Amino acid sequence: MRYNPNEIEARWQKYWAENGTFRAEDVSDKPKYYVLDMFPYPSGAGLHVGHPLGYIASDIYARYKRHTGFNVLHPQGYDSFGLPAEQYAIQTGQHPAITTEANISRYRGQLDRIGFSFDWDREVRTSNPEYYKWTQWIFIQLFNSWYNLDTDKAEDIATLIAAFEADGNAKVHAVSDDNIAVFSADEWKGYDAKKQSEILLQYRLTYLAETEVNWCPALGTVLANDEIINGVSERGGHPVIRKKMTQWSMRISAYAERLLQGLEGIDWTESLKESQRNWIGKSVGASVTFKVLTPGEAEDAHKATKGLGVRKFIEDMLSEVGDDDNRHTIEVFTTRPDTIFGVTFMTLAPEHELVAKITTPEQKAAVDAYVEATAKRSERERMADVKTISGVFTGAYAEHPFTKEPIPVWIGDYVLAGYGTGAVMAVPAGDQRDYDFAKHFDIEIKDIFDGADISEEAYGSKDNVKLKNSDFLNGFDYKKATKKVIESLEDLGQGRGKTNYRLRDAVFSRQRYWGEPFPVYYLNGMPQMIGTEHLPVRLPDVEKYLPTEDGQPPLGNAKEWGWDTAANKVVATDLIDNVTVFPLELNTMPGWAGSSWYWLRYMDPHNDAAFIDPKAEAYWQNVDLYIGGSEHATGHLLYSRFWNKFLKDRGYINQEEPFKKLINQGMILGMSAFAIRINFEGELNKIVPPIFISSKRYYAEREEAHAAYRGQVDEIISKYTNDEELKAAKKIFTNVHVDVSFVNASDEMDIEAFKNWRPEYNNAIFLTEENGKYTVSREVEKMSKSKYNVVTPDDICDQYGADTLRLYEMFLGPLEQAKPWNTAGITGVSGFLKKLWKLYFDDNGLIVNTNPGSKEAYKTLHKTIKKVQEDIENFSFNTSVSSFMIAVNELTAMNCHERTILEPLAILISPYAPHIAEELWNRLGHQGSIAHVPFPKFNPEYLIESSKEYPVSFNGKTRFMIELPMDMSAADIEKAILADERTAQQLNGGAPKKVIVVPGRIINIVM
RNA sequence: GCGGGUGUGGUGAAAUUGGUAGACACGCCAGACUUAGGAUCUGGUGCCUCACGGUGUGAAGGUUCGAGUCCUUUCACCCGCACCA
Repeated sequence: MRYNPNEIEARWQKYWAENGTFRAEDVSDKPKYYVLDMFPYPSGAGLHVGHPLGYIASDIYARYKRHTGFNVLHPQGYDSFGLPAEQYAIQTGQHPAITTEANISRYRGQLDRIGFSFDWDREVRTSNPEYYKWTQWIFIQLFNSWYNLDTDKAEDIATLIAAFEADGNAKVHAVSDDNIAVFSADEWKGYDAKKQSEILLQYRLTYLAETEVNWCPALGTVLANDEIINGVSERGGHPVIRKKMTQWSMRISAYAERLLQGLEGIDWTESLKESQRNWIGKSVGASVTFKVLTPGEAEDAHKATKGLGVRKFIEDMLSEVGDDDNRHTIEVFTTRPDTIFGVTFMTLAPEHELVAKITTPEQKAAVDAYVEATAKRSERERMADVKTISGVFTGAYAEHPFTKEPIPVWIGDYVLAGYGTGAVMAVPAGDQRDYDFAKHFDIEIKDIFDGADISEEAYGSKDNVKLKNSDFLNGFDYKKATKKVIESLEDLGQGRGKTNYRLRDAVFSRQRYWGEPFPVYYLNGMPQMIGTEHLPVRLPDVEKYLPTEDGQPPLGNAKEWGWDTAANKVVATDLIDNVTVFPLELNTMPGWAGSSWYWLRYMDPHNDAAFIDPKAEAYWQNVDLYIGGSEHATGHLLYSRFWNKFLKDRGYINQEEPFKKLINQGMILGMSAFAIRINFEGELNKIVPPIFISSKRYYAEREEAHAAYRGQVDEIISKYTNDEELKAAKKIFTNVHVDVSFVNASDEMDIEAFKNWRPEYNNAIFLTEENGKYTVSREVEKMSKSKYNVVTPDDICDQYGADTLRLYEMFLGPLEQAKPWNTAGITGVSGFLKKLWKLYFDDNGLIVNTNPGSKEAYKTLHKTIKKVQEDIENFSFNTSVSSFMIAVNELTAMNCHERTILEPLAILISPYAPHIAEELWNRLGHQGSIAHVPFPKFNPEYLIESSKEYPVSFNGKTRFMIELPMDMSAADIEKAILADERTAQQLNGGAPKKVIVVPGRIINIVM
């Protein structure tokens, strides 16, 4: 009987589907284990061999956990809202739902062929109304919540309203918009409904606000920070500009500290945690307020700096003028408040709102020009151009909080509007950028560090340095000075300790069609939530998927997009009267909305009454093992943690973190193939058919003056022209991508296939090697259709079977490492499965006998059990494939066909190669699936050796082996080894200085 | 610049955590069988050397009886963040 993977695999896949073999039990006495893959976006291109890598790893783990007695939840679904389906709709008019459906069935077909143990009964699709109903529901919960800093969690908005009614907002410690006016309880009660709504919006966890957003004109939508890479859109690489728009935002900043702290307790890779820490960007320092001198004061101060004692002048002036409440102030954030006496100027971001207010008439022209020039530059240009120092003096001065000296206020684009307060106190002695700026514009540099030389470059270190020229901070180190200066600033009422986060609130509106509609309508311009009992608000049909002519999002095209508050349903847009029928929100939610809670839905996917039953949540808790790509480090994985924490705060779930352990699988890269084409300069190229030279010959002959290929080329040219001038045209070599399916494992190309591939090559001429073969050159690139290097899992399954694909993907190397796909090695894995099969069958059928297994066979079996179990638990899947190979090699050599050995072996291998394992298990006489059969138990007794072959080394170099009893004592080993004649030979008459014996390991003799 | 990571044969990679470096597999070489094939089987294969032997984990140094593994210095490459005050 031959091993026929295609037949076996199809049969078992059918069996699993029909018998619900991998259905997770809702109620179980078994311990639970939740293994999750990042669900795919079903793109039109289908799966290539890189996609299943993580799925195979998680599947092995899930199957292993079933064998070891766990009730395993291993679901799969689709992140099915998204841009490509919408782009396709814009081009073709086909509804994205249809495109998505077609893509999903293709994906499903491909996934099924690989033999994953997914519980498909629990499939979720983010674009299904039954699913996004709950995404809308969560959005409403966020809207109805605020973040209370006193309890450090999200609470119902009702508790905030109650607080306002009792005491106003002065005592409320909440995460909110900046600069909220203080009001009393009475004032609150006196506000009309609209005013109250406006105020509450400033506190809600999802809120509507005019904010500066990243607008991508090419995509016609706003983007979140994590959707922008190097100043261009992640999708498509289009430019992104800053624009003020009214948009929904998520107050993720409320969770900055908890998102940071939560990283401590979860088992993620350090690099991933570091990415999130970086993104959250916590910095501890102080907020300091500088008073801006009035233009008159500044004028005087300016004069004063040229003559009189400035300090005295200002003091006199201030005592005269008194403190004015209407005075402008500049608030800065600094991580180095201790360096405050080194401040010699301040810099505002050009976009800072004070710029227009404080600029003096003399400086206005220069400042305006600078602001305008900065605004014109794209985000990207500004980021790329870090070296150029630019800025303008505003003419204004601020007052140093302690010395009362005037400090010139500059603007410069090295200060970012989006970070901190958009203003810095510049300390040239302590900061490289401030130093560079000061040098460039010839501003004073004040030396405040004892013993440090600042004439060469700025001094940045804060450790082991004492302050000088710093008044009451003189002689203090960084730590002491920071504490002291914050106290002093607080006394002055001009500063306080502050922690700043880089993490910004996330924009939640997208001007797209194919996303979740908001459950929101507008009354008097204020957003109103639709009652949760009326969800889902279904995505309406539109005729066009493009924005409307007046620039509204695509939903502006919908004919049925008004909310009837009497009937509580969506009605015709025409009926909007703003009395009972109101306009619905035209934006849709971003791609990450649906993926920010999907792991919870798998626990209870069909529940129509709640997004999750508390009982299901109590049992499944959270994801034990999550496998997916590292590209989601600061997007999906941060938003998911945010929503999870929020849902916990509001009592809907119990876990603080959604994903306990997370592994990033490495990317599988493509091995592009290239044919080397000989082109000619000028006209000749049009006359002569395409000529390709074998890569082997090209590299072998290119250095040789009289290379054979030159003669061949000349010969070809002569057939097409006699024009000597044309004939002398310069050769240009170019690489032409060859579809990798035309190339075999030895890099030889099927010339006919290549010719037939594209019409322009069907008369091409090939300069082959002597044996007539044409070799391509190879290069590692990202796997992509446009590079013709895509290998699909289907190809591999057709040729070798799914079990071979699974084993080979694991065998390629460590899971987390990026690696090129190279089909060359797959024959090894394929051969291994054939060999495994031959332990059980010969040409005539089953050859398994009931004889007792030999000692060696048991040893091999248990060695393998131990190794494979350790490997799975360490996610070292590549090495367990090796162990299987070793085991099969050894058992083959022993001629082992004993059931006592081969039965456990089948179980052992079933997580990796489930189809062949099922087949072997059933051929051995068992009924039903192997999937829940207990994993073989490792028994160390089988590995006990009576003797050990010791390597004997002299000065650390191994010279010979000696077999000695395992239980021999170190002293006896030493005696035995010194008595050995080979030792005497090595010592060559000398005496050993020392003999080191590590029983069971090595013997080392020092000469 | 900051942070994370990786350097081992012709190739993908192992190495029980300080104990025989290169397991396993591809490739290559030699051979067997053969219905001549990209099947199967056997043996070999880090490098230098006919051999004895020497040498070898990016480089240099150190600790140790013993280092791919620990320490110091250094080089190269990859990834993430990046004018973050």
